[in-house]
Amino acid sequence: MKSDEIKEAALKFFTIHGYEGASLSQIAEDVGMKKQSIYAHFKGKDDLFLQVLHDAKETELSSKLEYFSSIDSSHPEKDLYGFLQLVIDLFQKNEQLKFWLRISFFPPAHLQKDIDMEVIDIEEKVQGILENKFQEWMDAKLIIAPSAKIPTYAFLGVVDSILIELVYGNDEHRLLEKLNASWRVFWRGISHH
Amino acid sequence: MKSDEIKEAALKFFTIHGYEGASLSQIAEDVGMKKQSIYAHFKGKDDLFLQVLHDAKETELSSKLEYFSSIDSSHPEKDLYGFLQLVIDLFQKNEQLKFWLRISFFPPAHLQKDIDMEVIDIEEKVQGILENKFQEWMDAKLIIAPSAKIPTYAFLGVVDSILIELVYGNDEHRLLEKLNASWRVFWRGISHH
DNA sequence: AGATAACTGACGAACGTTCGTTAAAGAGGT
DNA sequence: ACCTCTTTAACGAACGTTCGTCAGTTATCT
Repeated sequence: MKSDEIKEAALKFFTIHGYEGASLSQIAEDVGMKKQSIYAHFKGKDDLFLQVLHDAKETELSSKLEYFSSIDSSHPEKDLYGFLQLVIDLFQKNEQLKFWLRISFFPPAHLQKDIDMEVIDIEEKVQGILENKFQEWMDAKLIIAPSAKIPTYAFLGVVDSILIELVYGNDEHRLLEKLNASWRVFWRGISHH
Repeated sequence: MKSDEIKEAALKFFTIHGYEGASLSQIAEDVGMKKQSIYAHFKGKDDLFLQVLHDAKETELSSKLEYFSSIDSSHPEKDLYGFLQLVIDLFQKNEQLKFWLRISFFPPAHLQKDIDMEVIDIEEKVQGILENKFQEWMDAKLIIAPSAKIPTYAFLGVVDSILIELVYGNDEHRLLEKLNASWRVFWRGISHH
């Protein structure tokens, strides 16, 4: 399908240069066609962008949901650290998460509404799942916390900090050191010892 | 000074729309002049951008350095939490930190070199200071950690996660909850108890 | 099977608009 | 008169978008 090729190229340039910085001629040239031909597949730049956005959202959401349904949920230390590694993995081998990060941080103003909806949707779902897991682990005395919300937010914070390091992306060694440090302090912060 | 007004407007639009999305005519109109007049004060868009960048960097760096030299360094819990509040404060009442965040995350490709230099400079200085502080606190048995690097990186992670929440910026309540959660878990992670 | 009609995808050309930039002319203050 | 700043005017280039066209494929009907 040609429209998939276009979306693939669009994803690349939107990720590198942002919405305003990416041009249809660039994208078309990358596919091997003229920019006018894009209009045979998409209604315009906004339509192309929103479809790329939707695909990226689906990929990210399903990846995370799949992870949570694959774990047995009885080993928080392994399960949580595994999630951090999943995020790193997704980011490094999947262009879509980079795109997702960029445009959720700094959306083009005239599409903010559409983007926010998708962002909030993922956010709520992941947060809900995490909160349930933490509650189970607290009930099973596997971790210690004043309420399930605390470790949930704190863990989401660790995820965010890893994402920032991935966005900077210049230093693999530094990434692993920050992952290690954040994880160790976080785990000590919620575990018995 | 008129060039300050121009930089102020430029800062605003660069922050909202990014480098590519901000136009000189927008900026000029905001100041109340024609875009061509900008060239009496700056060599061009890049020059304007880089000067705004430099100012933002100076502001952010000096704010943080000033904070570290103002604390007495004997109460890590207060000093560290105070730094988090400083970051929130800077972000909320200072346009320059928002600008700094956006362009350090996603710099315009042709200026990446110049930007990276400034970013790394701040990063190294703040990290160096923090590492020294943590070492002192470890020596004084005020906190516990395997090495000074661990709490340093972990704390920088907490800062980053707060910054992300500030970038999303839609929910003050959520920000405070994430701050509270990340901080509590972090502090439990490095303190005796 | 063969002719005809409809659809698909890509194209060159051009639209109006905006971009960053340069040059020359005019205004204001010292 | 000189310098600083602003304006008007104009530039080539690029932007997203629309148009008409045309080759190639697919579907329909006799």
